[in-house]
Amino acid sequence: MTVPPPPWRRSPSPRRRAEKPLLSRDLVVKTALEMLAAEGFEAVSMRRIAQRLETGPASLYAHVANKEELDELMLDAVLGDVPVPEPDPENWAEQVKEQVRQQVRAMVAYPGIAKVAWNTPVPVTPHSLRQGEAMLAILRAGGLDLKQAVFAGDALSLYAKAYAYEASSWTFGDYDEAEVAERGRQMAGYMRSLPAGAFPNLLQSGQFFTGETSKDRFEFALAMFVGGLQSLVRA
Amino acid sequence: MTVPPPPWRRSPSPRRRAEKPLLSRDLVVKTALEMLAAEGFEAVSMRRIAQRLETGPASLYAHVANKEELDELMLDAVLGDVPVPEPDPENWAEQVKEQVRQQVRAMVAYPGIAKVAWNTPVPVTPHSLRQGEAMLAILRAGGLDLKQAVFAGDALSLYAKAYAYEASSWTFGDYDEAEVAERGRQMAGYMRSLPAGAFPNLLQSGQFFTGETSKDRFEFALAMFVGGLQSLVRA
DNA sequence: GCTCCTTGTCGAACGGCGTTCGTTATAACG
DNA sequence: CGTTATAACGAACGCCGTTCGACAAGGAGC
Repeated sequence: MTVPPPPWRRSPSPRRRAEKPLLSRDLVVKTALEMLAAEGFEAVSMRRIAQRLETGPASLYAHVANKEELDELMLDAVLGDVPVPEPDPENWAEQVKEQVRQQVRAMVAYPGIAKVAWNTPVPVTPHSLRQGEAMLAILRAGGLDLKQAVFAGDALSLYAKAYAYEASSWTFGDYDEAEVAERGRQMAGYMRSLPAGAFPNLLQSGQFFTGETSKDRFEFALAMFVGGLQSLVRA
Repeated sequence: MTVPPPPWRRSPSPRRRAEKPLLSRDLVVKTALEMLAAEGFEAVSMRRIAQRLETGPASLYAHVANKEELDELMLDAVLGDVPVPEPDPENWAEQVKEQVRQQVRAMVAYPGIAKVAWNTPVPVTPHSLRQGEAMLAILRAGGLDLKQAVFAGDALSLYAKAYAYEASSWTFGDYDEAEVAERGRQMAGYMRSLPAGAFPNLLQSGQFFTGETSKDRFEFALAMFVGGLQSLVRA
Protein backbone atom coordinates (compact mmCIF):
# COMPACT_ATOMS: atom_id res chain seq x y z
CA MET A 1 0.00 0.00 0.00
CA THR A 2 1.66 3.22 -1.15
CA VAL A 3 0.93 6.48 0.60
CA PRO A 4 -0.45 9.18 -1.67
CA PRO A 5 1.96 12.05 -2.24
CA PRO A 6 1.50 15.19 -0.15
CA PRO A 7 -0.44 17.74 -2.14
CA TRP A 8 2.05 20.56 -1.62
CA ARG A 9 4.72 18.72 -3.52
CA ARG A 10 3.36 17.42 -6.78
CA SER A 11 4.91 14.71 -8.85
CA PRO A 12 6.96 13.06 -6.16
CA SER A 13 8.09 10.23 -8.37
CA PRO A 14 10.98 11.42 -10.49
CA ARG A 15 10.82 9.64 -13.82
CA ARG A 16 13.25 6.84 -13.75
CA ARG A 17 14.15 7.14 -17.39
CA ALA A 18 17.17 4.93 -17.21
CA GLU A 19 15.31 1.88 -15.89
CA LYS A 20 12.61 2.04 -18.48
CA PRO A 21 13.20 1.84 -22.22
CA LEU A 22 12.11 5.04 -23.91
CA LEU A 23 8.70 4.92 -25.42
CA SER A 24 8.62 5.10 -29.18
CA ARG A 25 6.32 4.27 -32.03
CA ASP A 26 8.31 1.17 -32.88
CA LEU A 27 8.36 -0.03 -29.31
CA VAL A 28 4.61 0.34 -29.02
CA VAL A 29 4.05 -1.60 -32.23
CA LYS A 30 6.58 -4.25 -31.27
CA THR A 31 4.97 -4.75 -27.88
CA ALA A 32 1.52 -4.93 -29.45
CA LEU A 33 2.73 -7.57 -31.90
CA GLU A 34 4.17 -9.67 -29.10
CA MET A 35 0.89 -9.61 -27.28
CA LEU A 36 -0.95 -10.33 -30.52
CA ALA A 37 1.13 -13.42 -31.24
CA ALA A 38 0.82 -14.69 -27.70
CA GLU A 39 -2.74 -13.82 -26.76
CA GLY A 40 -4.66 -12.97 -29.92
CA PHE A 41 -6.20 -9.83 -31.24
CA GLU A 42 -8.88 -9.32 -28.60
CA ALA A 43 -6.26 -9.23 -25.88
CA VAL A 44 -4.45 -6.29 -27.45
CA SER A 45 -5.92 -3.16 -25.94
CA MET A 46 -4.37 0.24 -25.47
CA ARG A 47 -4.62 -0.20 -21.74
CA ARG A 48 -2.91 -3.57 -21.67
CA ILE A 49 -0.14 -2.41 -23.95
CA ALA A 50 0.44 0.53 -21.63
CA GLN A 51 0.38 -1.77 -18.62
CA ARG A 52 3.04 -3.93 -20.18
CA LEU A 53 5.17 -0.87 -20.81
CA GLU A 54 4.61 0.21 -17.22
CA THR A 55 2.87 3.40 -18.10
CA GLY A 56 -0.61 4.82 -18.50
CA PRO A 57 -2.77 4.48 -21.58
CA ALA A 58 -2.49 8.17 -22.41
CA SER A 59 1.24 7.85 -23.03
CA LEU A 60 0.71 5.75 -26.11
CA TYR A 61 -1.15 8.52 -27.88
CA ALA A 62 2.04 10.52 -28.25
CA HIS A 63 3.32 7.88 -30.64
CA VAL A 64 0.21 6.51 -32.26
CA ALA A 65 -2.86 8.46 -33.37
CA ASN A 66 -5.34 5.90 -32.10
CA LYS A 67 -6.08 2.19 -31.93
CA GLU A 68 -7.04 2.03 -35.56
CA GLU A 69 -3.68 3.39 -36.67
CA LEU A 70 -1.91 0.97 -34.38
CA ASP A 71 -3.91 -1.87 -35.88
CA GLU A 72 -2.82 -0.88 -39.34
CA LEU A 73 0.78 -0.61 -38.26
CA MET A 74 0.58 -4.12 -36.86
CA LEU A 75 -0.94 -5.47 -40.04
CA ASP A 76 1.68 -3.74 -42.11
CA ALA A 77 4.44 -5.24 -40.01
CA VAL A 78 2.96 -8.70 -40.46
CA LEU A 79 2.70 -8.27 -44.21
CA GLY A 80 6.31 -7.17 -44.23
CA ASP A 81 7.24 -10.80 -43.60
CA VAL A 82 5.73 -11.91 -46.90
CA PRO A 83 8.21 -11.94 -49.79
CA VAL A 84 7.12 -11.13 -53.32
CA PRO A 85 8.27 -13.14 -56.33
CA GLU A 86 9.51 -12.10 -59.72
CA PRO A 87 6.52 -12.64 -62.04
CA ASP A 88 6.98 -15.68 -64.26
CA PRO A 89 4.50 -15.80 -67.17
CA GLU A 90 5.02 -19.56 -67.52
CA ASN A 91 4.08 -20.25 -63.95
CA TRP A 92 1.67 -17.51 -62.99
CA ALA A 93 -1.15 -19.70 -61.67
CA GLU A 94 1.07 -21.42 -59.16
CA GLN A 95 2.63 -18.10 -58.21
CA VAL A 96 -0.80 -16.68 -57.48
CA LYS A 97 -1.66 -19.56 -55.19
CA GLU A 98 1.68 -19.47 -53.44
CA GLN A 99 1.36 -15.76 -52.79
CA VAL A 100 -2.03 -16.21 -51.15
CA ARG A 101 -0.71 -19.12 -49.12
CA GLN A 102 2.14 -17.01 -47.83
CA GLN A 103 -0.14 -14.15 -46.91
CA VAL A 104 -2.36 -16.51 -44.96
CA ARG A 105 0.63 -18.08 -43.26
CA ALA A 106 1.90 -14.72 -42.12
CA MET A 107 -1.46 -13.62 -40.79
CA VAL A 108 -2.20 -16.86 -39.00
CA ALA A 109 0.98 -16.37 -37.01
CA TYR A 110 -0.70 -13.32 -35.47
CA PRO A 111 -4.16 -14.61 -34.62
CA GLY A 112 -6.93 -12.22 -35.46
CA ILE A 113 -4.83 -9.68 -37.34
CA ALA A 114 -6.88 -10.48 -40.45
CA LYS A 115 -9.78 -8.70 -38.78
CA VAL A 116 -7.94 -5.43 -39.21
CA ALA A 117 -7.83 -5.90 -42.96
CA TRP A 118 -11.63 -6.09 -43.02
CA ASN A 119 -12.03 -2.75 -41.33
CA THR A 120 -9.61 -0.94 -43.58
CA PRO A 121 -11.42 0.61 -46.55
CA VAL A 122 -8.39 1.35 -48.70
CA PRO A 123 -5.12 -0.15 -47.55
CA VAL A 124 -2.42 2.47 -47.81
CA THR A 125 0.46 1.09 -45.80
CA PRO A 126 3.66 0.29 -47.69
CA HIS A 127 3.61 -3.47 -47.32
CA SER A 128 -0.08 -3.71 -48.18
CA LEU A 129 0.62 -1.83 -51.37
CA ARG A 130 3.64 -3.98 -52.07
CA GLN A 131 1.53 -7.12 -51.78
CA GLY A 132 -1.21 -5.64 -53.93
CA GLU A 133 1.19 -4.61 -56.65
CA ALA A 134 2.92 -7.99 -56.56
CA MET A 135 -0.36 -9.80 -57.05
CA LEU A 136 -1.35 -7.53 -59.92
CA ALA A 137 2.02 -8.07 -61.55
CA ILE A 138 1.66 -11.83 -61.42
CA LEU A 139 -1.86 -11.74 -62.79
CA ARG A 140 -0.93 -9.42 -65.62
CA ALA A 141 2.04 -11.61 -66.46
CA GLY A 142 -0.53 -14.39 -66.74
CA GLY A 143 -2.36 -12.50 -69.44
CA LEU A 144 -5.22 -10.77 -67.63
CA ASP A 145 -5.98 -7.19 -68.57
CA LEU A 146 -5.82 -4.52 -65.89
CA LYS A 147 -9.45 -4.62 -64.93
CA GLN A 148 -9.50 -8.38 -64.70
CA ALA A 149 -6.33 -8.35 -62.66
CA VAL A 150 -7.73 -5.78 -60.24
CA PHE A 151 -10.94 -7.73 -59.76
CA ALA A 152 -9.08 -10.99 -59.33
CA GLY A 153 -6.61 -9.41 -56.94
CA ASP A 154 -9.45 -8.06 -54.85
CA ALA A 155 -11.10 -11.47 -54.64
CA LEU A 156 -7.83 -13.15 -53.77
CA SER A 157 -6.96 -10.76 -50.98
CA LEU A 158 -10.45 -11.36 -49.69
CA TYR A 159 -9.77 -15.08 -49.73
CA ALA A 160 -6.58 -14.57 -47.85
CA LYS A 161 -8.20 -12.45 -45.17
CA ALA A 162 -11.16 -14.75 -44.80
CA TYR A 163 -9.23 -17.97 -44.48
CA ALA A 164 -6.63 -16.41 -42.25
CA TYR A 165 -9.35 -15.21 -39.95
CA GLU A 166 -11.09 -18.55 -39.91
CA ALA A 167 -7.89 -20.47 -39.36
CA SER A 168 -6.93 -18.15 -36.50
CA SER A 169 -10.23 -18.82 -34.85
CA TRP A 170 -9.83 -22.57 -35.12
CA THR A 171 -6.25 -22.79 -33.95
CA PHE A 172 -6.65 -20.13 -31.32
CA GLY A 173 -9.03 -20.12 -28.43
CA ASP A 174 -11.52 -17.75 -29.99
CA TYR A 175 -14.02 -20.50 -29.62
CA ASP A 176 -13.05 -23.57 -27.69
CA GLU A 177 -13.39 -27.20 -28.56
CA ALA A 178 -16.11 -27.94 -26.05
CA GLU A 179 -18.36 -25.25 -27.40
CA VAL A 180 -17.85 -26.36 -30.98
CA ALA A 181 -18.59 -29.96 -30.03
CA GLU A 182 -21.72 -28.84 -28.21
CA ARG A 183 -22.84 -26.99 -31.31
CA GLY A 184 -22.18 -30.02 -33.45
CA ARG A 185 -24.39 -32.06 -31.17
CA GLN A 186 -27.09 -29.40 -31.22
CA MET A 187 -27.02 -29.36 -34.99
CA ALA A 188 -27.18 -33.11 -35.37
CA GLY A 189 -29.97 -33.29 -32.82
CA TYR A 190 -31.97 -30.61 -34.54
CA MET A 191 -31.62 -32.17 -37.95
CA ARG A 192 -32.62 -35.58 -36.68
CA SER A 193 -35.65 -34.10 -34.95
CA LEU A 194 -37.08 -33.09 -38.29
CA PRO A 195 -38.87 -35.28 -40.83
CA ALA A 196 -36.35 -37.76 -42.15
CA GLY A 197 -34.56 -36.54 -45.23
CA ALA A 198 -34.98 -32.85 -44.57
CA PHE A 199 -31.22 -32.37 -44.53
CA PRO A 200 -29.82 -35.32 -46.48
CA ASN A 201 -26.54 -33.66 -47.47
CA LEU A 202 -25.79 -31.67 -44.35
CA LEU A 203 -26.29 -34.72 -42.16
CA GLN A 204 -23.34 -36.43 -43.79
CA SER A 205 -21.09 -33.44 -44.08
CA GLY A 206 -19.93 -33.00 -40.51
CA GLN A 207 -16.74 -34.94 -41.14
CA PHE A 208 -15.59 -32.38 -43.70
CA PHE A 209 -16.10 -29.39 -41.50
CA THR A 210 -13.52 -29.77 -38.78
CA GLY A 211 -10.53 -27.59 -38.10
CA GLU A 212 -8.35 -30.23 -39.70
CA THR A 213 -9.95 -29.87 -43.11
CA SER A 214 -9.41 -26.13 -42.98
CA LYS A 215 -6.34 -26.35 -45.18
CA ASP A 216 -8.02 -28.63 -47.70
CA ARG A 217 -10.98 -26.31 -47.98
CA PHE A 218 -8.64 -23.42 -48.52
CA GLU A 219 -6.73 -25.21 -51.27
CA PHE A 220 -9.94 -26.29 -52.95
CA ALA A 221 -11.34 -22.78 -53.12
CA LEU A 222 -8.05 -21.43 -54.37
CA ALA A 223 -7.82 -24.10 -57.05
CA MET A 224 -11.36 -23.43 -58.24
CA PHE A 225 -10.88 -19.70 -58.46
CA VAL A 226 -7.53 -19.85 -60.20
CA GLY A 227 -8.95 -22.51 -62.49
CA GLY A 228 -11.62 -20.03 -63.46
CA LEU A 229 -8.96 -17.44 -64.17
CA GLN A 230 -7.11 -19.85 -66.39
CA SER A 231 -10.24 -20.54 -68.40
CA LEU A 232 -10.68 -16.80 -68.76
CA VAL A 233 -7.16 -16.35 -70.11
CA ARG A 234 -7.55 -19.17 -72.60
CA ALA A 235 -10.77 -17.67 -73.97
CA MET B 1 -34.63 17.51 -12.40
CA THR B 2 -36.43 14.69 -10.63
CA VAL B 3 -36.12 14.30 -6.90
CA PRO B 4 -34.78 10.92 -5.80
CA PRO B 5 -37.36 8.84 -3.93
CA PRO B 6 -37.24 8.88 -0.12
CA PRO B 7 -35.25 5.94 1.13
CA TRP B 8 -37.91 4.72 3.58
CA ARG B 9 -40.35 3.97 0.80
CA ARG B 10 -38.65 1.94 -1.91
CA SER B 11 -39.80 1.55 -5.48
CA PRO B 12 -42.20 4.44 -5.74
CA SER B 13 -42.87 3.90 -9.44
CA PRO B 14 -45.57 1.28 -9.93
CA ARG B 15 -45.04 -0.63 -13.16
CA ARG B 16 -47.34 0.64 -15.80
CA ARG B 17 -47.71 -2.65 -17.56
CA ALA B 18 -50.65 -1.66 -19.67
CA GLU B 19 -48.84 1.19 -21.38
CA LYS B 20 -45.83 -0.87 -22.23
CA PRO B 21 -45.87 -3.96 -24.44
CA LEU B 22 -44.69 -6.99 -22.50
CA LEU B 23 -41.10 -7.91 -23.08
CA SER B 24 -40.49 -11.11 -24.97
CA ARG B 25 -37.77 -12.83 -26.92
CA ASP B 26 -39.40 -11.95 -30.21
CA LEU B 27 -39.88 -8.34 -29.25
CA VAL B 28 -36.24 -8.01 -28.30
CA VAL B 29 -35.10 -9.52 -31.58
CA LYS B 30 -37.56 -7.45 -33.59
CA THR B 31 -36.42 -4.25 -31.94
CA ALA B 32 -32.79 -5.15 -32.47
CA LEU B 33 -33.45 -5.80 -36.16
CA GLU B 34 -35.12 -2.44 -36.58
CA MET B 35 -32.13 -0.70 -35.07
CA LEU B 36 -29.82 -2.83 -37.18
CA ALA B 37 -31.55 -1.87 -40.42
CA ALA B 38 -31.66 1.79 -39.49
CA GLU B 39 -28.34 2.37 -37.76
CA GLY B 40 -26.05 -0.55 -38.52
CA PHE B 41 -24.55 -3.28 -36.41
CA GLU B 42 -22.33 -1.17 -34.19
CA ALA B 43 -25.32 0.83 -33.01
CA VAL B 44 -27.09 -2.25 -31.69
CA SER B 45 -26.05 -2.64 -28.07
CA MET B 46 -27.91 -4.26 -25.22
CA ARG B 47 -28.15 -0.91 -23.51
CA ARG B 48 -29.61 0.88 -26.50
CA ILE B 49 -32.12 -1.88 -27.17
CA ALA B 50 -33.21 -1.65 -23.56
CA GLN B 51 -33.43 2.11 -23.81
CA ARG B 52 -35.69 1.82 -26.82
CA LEU B 53 -37.92 -0.57 -24.92
CA GLU B 54 -37.94 1.84 -22.00
CA THR B 55 -36.31 -0.53 -19.60
CA GLY B 56 -32.91 -1.34 -18.17
CA PRO B 57 -30.30 -3.55 -19.80
CA ALA B 58 -30.73 -6.30 -17.22
CA SER B 59 -34.29 -6.94 -18.34
CA LEU B 60 -33.17 -8.27 -21.68
CA TYR B 61 -31.28 -11.12 -20.10
CA ALA B 62 -34.54 -12.76 -19.08
CA HIS B 63 -35.28 -13.40 -22.75
CA VAL B 64 -31.87 -13.74 -24.36
CA ALA B 65 -28.83 -15.50 -22.95
CA ASN B 66 -26.37 -12.82 -24.03
CA LYS B 67 -25.42 -10.54 -26.89
CA GLU B 68 -23.95 -13.39 -28.87
CA GLU B 69 -27.19 -15.33 -28.83
CA LEU B 70 -29.10 -12.25 -29.82
CA ASP B 71 -26.71 -11.73 -32.71
CA GLU B 72 -27.35 -15.23 -33.95
CA LEU B 73 -31.09 -14.78 -33.63
CA MET B 74 -30.85 -11.64 -35.74
CA LEU B 75 -28.78 -13.37 -38.39
CA ASP B 76 -31.19 -16.26 -38.49
CA ALA B 77 -34.11 -13.91 -38.97
CA VAL B 78 -32.32 -12.20 -41.83
CA LEU B 79 -31.54 -15.51 -43.52
CA GLY B 80 -35.19 -16.42 -43.17
CA ASP B 81 -35.93 -13.93 -45.92
CA VAL B 82 -33.87 -15.88 -48.44
CA PRO B 83 -35.88 -18.42 -50.45
CA VAL B 84 -34.36 -21.69 -51.58
CA PRO B 85 -34.92 -23.10 -55.07
CA GLU B 86 -35.72 -26.58 -56.29
CA PRO B 87 -32.40 -27.90 -57.57
CA ASP B 88 -32.29 -28.05 -61.35
CA PRO B 89 -29.43 -30.17 -62.73
CA GLU B 90 -29.59 -28.38 -66.07
CA ASN B 91 -29.14 -24.99 -64.53
CA TRP B 92 -27.11 -25.58 -61.42
CA ALA B 93 -24.34 -23.05 -62.06
CA GLU B 94 -26.76 -20.18 -62.40
CA GLN B 95 -28.70 -21.39 -59.37
CA VAL B 96 -25.53 -21.33 -57.30
CA LYS B 97 -24.79 -17.77 -58.26
CA GLU B 98 -28.33 -16.63 -57.70
CA GLN B 99 -28.41 -18.19 -54.25
CA VAL B 100 -25.27 -16.34 -53.23
CA ARG B 101 -26.65 -13.11 -54.67
CA GLN B 102 -29.80 -13.49 -52.65
CA GLN B 103 -27.90 -14.17 -49.46
CA VAL B 104 -25.84 -11.07 -50.01
CA ARG B 105 -28.90 -9.00 -50.78
CA ALA B 106 -30.59 -10.08 -47.57
CA MET B 107 -27.54 -9.37 -45.44
CA VAL B 108 -26.82 -5.99 -47.01
CA ALA B 109 -30.31 -4.88 -45.96
CA TYR B 110 -29.10 -5.22 -42.38
CA PRO B 111 -25.72 -3.52 -42.48
CA GLY B 112 -23.03 -5.33 -40.59
CA ILE B 113 -25.00 -8.49 -39.82
CA ALA B 114 -22.49 -10.41 -41.89
CA LYS B 115 -19.99 -9.80 -39.11
CA VAL B 116 -21.98 -12.16 -36.92
CA ALA B 117 -21.51 -14.98 -39.39
CA TRP B 118 -17.74 -14.63 -39.04
CA ASN B 119 -17.82 -15.10 -35.31
CA THR B 120 -20.03 -18.16 -35.40
CA PRO B 121 -17.93 -21.32 -35.53
CA VAL B 122 -20.67 -23.76 -36.56
CA PRO B 123 -23.94 -22.21 -37.60
CA VAL B 124 -26.76 -24.12 -35.98
CA THR B 125 -29.79 -21.91 -36.40
CA PRO B 126 -32.61 -23.27 -38.57
CA HIS B 127 -32.34 -20.84 -41.43
CA SER B 128 -28.57 -21.12 -41.59
CA LEU B 129 -28.93 -24.85 -41.93
CA ARG B 130 -31.66 -24.45 -44.51
CA GLN B 131 -29.37 -22.27 -46.61
CA GLY B 132 -26.47 -24.67 -46.20
CA GLU B 133 -28.53 -27.65 -47.22
CA ALA B 134 -29.99 -25.79 -50.20
CA MET B 135 -26.55 -24.92 -51.49
CA LEU B 136 -25.34 -28.48 -51.06
CA ALA B 137 -28.39 -29.78 -52.91
CA ILE B 138 -27.77 -27.49 -55.87
CA LEU B 139 -24.09 -28.40 -56.04
CA ARG B 140 -24.78 -32.11 -55.86
CA ALA B 141 -27.42 -31.77 -58.55
CA GLY B 142 -24.65 -30.22 -60.60
CA GLY B 143 -22.59 -33.38 -60.30
CA LEU B 144 -20.14 -32.66 -57.47
CA ASP B 145 -19.53 -35.39 -54.94
CA LEU B 146 -20.28 -34.74 -51.29
CA LYS B 147 -16.83 -33.63 -50.31
CA GLN B 148 -16.53 -31.29 -53.26
CA ALA B 149 -19.96 -29.89 -52.55
CA VAL B 150 -19.12 -29.26 -48.91
CA PHE B 151 -15.87 -27.52 -49.79
CA ALA B 152 -17.53 -25.44 -52.48
CA GLY B 153 -20.44 -24.56 -50.22
CA ASP B 154 -18.01 -23.43 -47.54
CA ALA B 155 -16.18 -21.18 -49.97
CA LEU B 156 -19.39 -19.75 -51.35
CA SER B 157 -20.83 -18.91 -47.96
CA LEU B 158 -17.53 -17.25 -47.22
CA TYR B 159 -17.92 -15.21 -50.40
CA ALA B 160 -21.40 -14.20 -49.39
CA LYS B 161 -20.32 -13.10 -45.94
CA ALA B 162 -17.30 -11.26 -47.20
CA TYR B 163 -19.00 -9.31 -49.95
CA ALA B 164 -22.02 -8.58 -47.81
CA TYR B 165 -19.75 -7.17 -45.17
CA GLU B 166 -17.78 -5.11 -47.63
CA ALA B 167 -20.88 -3.81 -49.36
CA SER B 168 -22.40 -2.85 -46.01
CA SER B 169 -19.33 -0.86 -45.18
CA TRP B 170 -19.40 1.02 -48.46
CA THR B 171 -23.08 1.84 -48.52
CA PHE B 172 -23.28 2.53 -44.83
CA GLY B 173 -21.34 5.06 -42.86
CA ASP B 174 -18.81 2.63 -41.45
CA TYR B 175 -16.18 4.70 -43.16
CA ASP B 176 -17.20 7.92 -44.75
CA GLU B 177 -16.46 9.31 -48.15
CA ALA B 178 -14.09 12.01 -46.97
CA GLU B 179 -11.87 9.53 -45.19
CA VAL B 180 -11.77 7.20 -48.16
CA ALA B 181 -10.91 10.07 -50.48
CA GLU B 182 -8.15 11.15 -48.12
CA ARG B 183 -6.76 7.65 -48.14
CA GLY B 184 -6.87 7.58 -51.91
CA ARG B 185 -4.85 10.76 -52.00
CA GLN B 186 -2.39 9.40 -49.44
CA MET B 187 -1.92 6.28 -51.50
CA ALA B 188 -1.41 8.12 -54.77
CA GLY B 189 0.99 10.52 -53.09
CA TYR B 190 3.01 7.74 -51.56
CA MET B 191 3.26 5.81 -54.79
CA ARG B 192 4.32 8.86 -56.74
CA SER B 193 6.96 9.68 -54.13
CA LEU B 194 8.79 6.49 -54.97
CA PRO B 195 11.06 5.81 -57.92
CA ALA B 196 8.94 5.91 -61.05
CA GLY B 197 7.54 2.54 -61.99
CA ALA B 198 7.59 1.05 -58.52
CA PHE B 199 3.82 0.48 -58.65
CA PRO B 200 2.94 0.45 -62.33
CA ASN B 201 -0.27 -1.55 -61.99
CA LEU B 202 -1.61 -0.18 -58.73
CA LEU B 203 -1.20 3.38 -59.96
CA GLN B 204 -3.76 2.81 -62.69
CA SER B 205 -6.16 0.69 -60.71
CA GLY B 206 -7.84 3.30 -58.55
CA GLN B 207 -10.76 3.64 -60.94
CA PHE B 208 -11.72 -0.01 -60.42
CA PHE B 209 -11.75 0.16 -56.67
CA THR B 210 -14.66 2.40 -55.87
CA GLY B 211 -17.90 1.49 -54.15
CA GLU B 212 -19.61 1.51 -57.52
CA THR B 213 -17.57 -1.39 -58.86
CA SER B 214 -18.42 -3.43 -55.80
CA LYS B 215 -21.11 -5.35 -57.62
CA ASP B 216 -18.91 -6.00 -60.65
CA ARG B 217 -16.13 -7.31 -58.47
CA PHE B 218 -18.58 -9.57 -56.73
CA GLU B 219 -19.93 -10.96 -59.99
CA PHE B 220 -16.44 -11.47 -61.35
CA ALA B 221 -15.30 -13.48 -58.37
CA LEU B 222 -18.46 -15.53 -58.43
CA ALA B 223 -18.09 -16.23 -62.14
CA MET B 224 -14.49 -17.32 -61.74
CA PHE B 225 -15.21 -19.65 -58.88
CA VAL B 226 -18.25 -21.25 -60.45
CA GLY B 227 -16.32 -21.50 -63.70
CA GLY B 228 -13.73 -23.51 -61.83
CA LEU B 229 -16.44 -25.76 -60.46
CA GLN B 230 -17.77 -26.36 -63.95
CA SER B 231 -14.34 -27.38 -65.18
CA LEU B 232 -14.14 -29.76 -62.26
CA VAL B 233 -17.44 -31.37 -63.13
CA ARG B 234 -16.50 -31.78 -66.78
CA ALA B 235 -13.23 -33.50 -65.86
C1' DG C 1 22.41 32.31 -16.35
C1' DC C 2 17.79 32.87 -16.87
C1' DT C 3 13.52 32.59 -19.03
C1' DC C 4 10.35 30.56 -22.32
C1' DC C 5 8.60 27.10 -25.06
C1' DT C 6 8.30 22.71 -26.96
C1' DT C 7 7.82 17.90 -26.29
C1' DG C 8 6.99 13.57 -24.03
C1' DT C 9 4.73 11.66 -19.88
C1' DC C 10 0.84 10.29 -17.47
C1' DG C 11 -3.09 10.32 -13.62
C1' DA C 12 -7.71 11.04 -13.79
C1' DA C 13 -11.78 11.19 -15.83
C1' DC C 14 -15.63 10.64 -19.57
C1' DG C 15 -18.82 7.98 -21.84
C1' DG C 16 -19.47 3.78 -23.84
C1' DC C 17 -19.81 -1.50 -23.55
C1' DG C 18 -21.62 -6.56 -21.79
C1' DT C 19 -22.93 -8.69 -17.83
C1' DT C 20 -24.29 -9.86 -12.79
C1' DC C 21 -26.35 -9.18 -8.28
C1' DG C 22 -29.93 -8.53 -5.35
C1' DT C 23 -34.33 -6.40 -4.67
C1' DT C 24 -38.92 -5.40 -5.85
C1' DA C 25 -43.70 -5.84 -7.87
C1' DT C 26 -46.89 -8.69 -9.91
C1' DA C 27 -49.37 -12.86 -10.99
C1' DA C 28 -50.47 -17.53 -10.02
C1' DC C 29 -51.30 -20.95 -6.88
C1' DG C 30 -52.64 -23.34 -2.59
C1' DC D 1 -55.61 -14.61 2.12
C1' DG D 2 -50.90 -15.91 2.33
C1' DT D 3 -47.13 -17.73 -0.17
C1' DT D 4 -44.22 -18.52 -3.75
C1' DA D 5 -42.38 -18.16 -8.45
C1' DT D 6 -41.05 -15.13 -11.90
C1' DA D 7 -40.24 -11.25 -14.69
C1' DA D 8 -38.44 -6.62 -14.24
C1' DC D 9 -34.78 -3.67 -13.40
C1' DG D 10 -31.52 -0.12 -10.67
C1' DA D 11 -27.06 -0.22 -9.53
C1' DA D 12 -22.76 -1.69 -9.87
C1' DC D 13 -18.37 -4.17 -11.82
C1' DG D 14 -14.75 -4.31 -14.84
C1' DC D 15 -13.60 -3.67 -19.26
C1' DC D 16 -12.80 -0.48 -23.49
C1' DG D 17 -10.80 3.90 -26.44
C1' DT D 18 -9.94 8.47 -25.87
C1' DT D 19 -9.23 13.39 -23.93
C1' DC D 20 -7.79 16.84 -20.68
C1' DG D 21 -4.70 19.23 -18.14
C1' DA D 22 -0.82 19.26 -15.12
C1' DC D 23 3.95 18.56 -15.01
C1' DA D 24 9.09 17.49 -15.99
C1' DA D 25 13.02 17.92 -18.91
C1' DG D 26 15.70 19.88 -22.59
C1' DG D 27 16.98 23.30 -25.85
C1' DA D 28 16.72 28.04 -27.81
C1' DG D 29 17.08 32.85 -27.43
C1' DC D 30 18.47 36.61 -24.96
